[in-house]
Amino acid sequence: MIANRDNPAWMNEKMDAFKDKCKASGLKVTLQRLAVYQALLETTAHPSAEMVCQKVRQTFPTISLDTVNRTLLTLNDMGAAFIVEGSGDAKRFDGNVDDHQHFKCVQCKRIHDIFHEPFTDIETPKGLNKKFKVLRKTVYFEGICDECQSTSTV
Amino acid sequence: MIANRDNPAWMNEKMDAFKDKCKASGLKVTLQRLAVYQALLETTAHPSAEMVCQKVRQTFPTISLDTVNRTLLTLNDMGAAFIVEGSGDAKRFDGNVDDHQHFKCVQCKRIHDIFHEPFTDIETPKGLNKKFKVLRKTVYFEGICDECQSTSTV
DNA sequence: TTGAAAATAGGATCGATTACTATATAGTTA
DNA sequence: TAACTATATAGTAATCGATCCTATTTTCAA
Repeated sequence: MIANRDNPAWMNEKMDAFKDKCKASGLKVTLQRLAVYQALLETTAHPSAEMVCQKVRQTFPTISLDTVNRTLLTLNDMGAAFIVEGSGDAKRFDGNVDDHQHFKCVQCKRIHDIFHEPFTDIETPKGLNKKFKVLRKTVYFEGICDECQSTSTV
Repeated sequence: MIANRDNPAWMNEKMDAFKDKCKASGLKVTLQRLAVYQALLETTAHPSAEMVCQKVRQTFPTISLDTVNRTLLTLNDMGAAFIVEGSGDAKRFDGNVDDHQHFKCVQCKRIHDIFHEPFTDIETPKGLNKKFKVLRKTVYFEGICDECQSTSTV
């Protein structure tokens, strides 16, 4: 199945897998939970809780920000999504749990996906694995994006 | 000069270099600014603004949190320090601008330094360099630290 | 269908960060 | 050395993100 957000079949498959994952984790399958996960799946913008809330409210006007936020944290805990690494701004979430890397613009805070083979599944230093339980590892880039470069006064 | 926080000569050298850097950046050398930078230099705990403020107040009781925070952001802008990457918690700062990596415990939020040669100055994908201005790149690890593993109920 | 556990809405609260403004200081100039 | 000016600071207020609390609702299993 091709990972295509515009492909209804792909989306259905992802949603079904998510329902199973909820049940396997002992979590109830609620409309809110499904809506939040789907909103996250439909974008590559690495949205904040606030942004996800805006989007979900288009189809689910009564959902609260707290629910969205709690649900996103739950997704992170169950491994269906994760909190994107960044430098101390509001939490940003990613529904794509496949190994990839991020570039974050320090000006506009936008986060861009990077897919660079050599960085896939990099080795964990032996000493580190012995001492700590490593759950996630990634290569992280930071700088100024193309748009901010062209609009800023350089 | 050996990078040793207990070595007064090393500290002096760093402080002098910092003063020069301030002048070169057109920034005034104030007691507060020096105190904040020194507090950051003296630790490897990657403190938050609040933690730095506590420390500086031991020798500078009247300094405000806002000043500490603003100063830390200034240090980040001038390249004398930087905001440590992490997953959406309070900003953490690092006065060691030499190339190194971090492991963050998702439970206690502590950040540990990693020095692993193969990760030093990793290549930037060509396409990325063309499109964006990359200012920082690092390998980032996340998981549960040794202390949290032993104290938690697993 | 019904009951118990889990989840949600909405408001309150908490903490981190930033904004505002009057005052103080650094560093330059006369 | 004194004075001037741009910059920095202190203190408070405001903002924003995240979380907590509790009554109500919903899921899901018996």
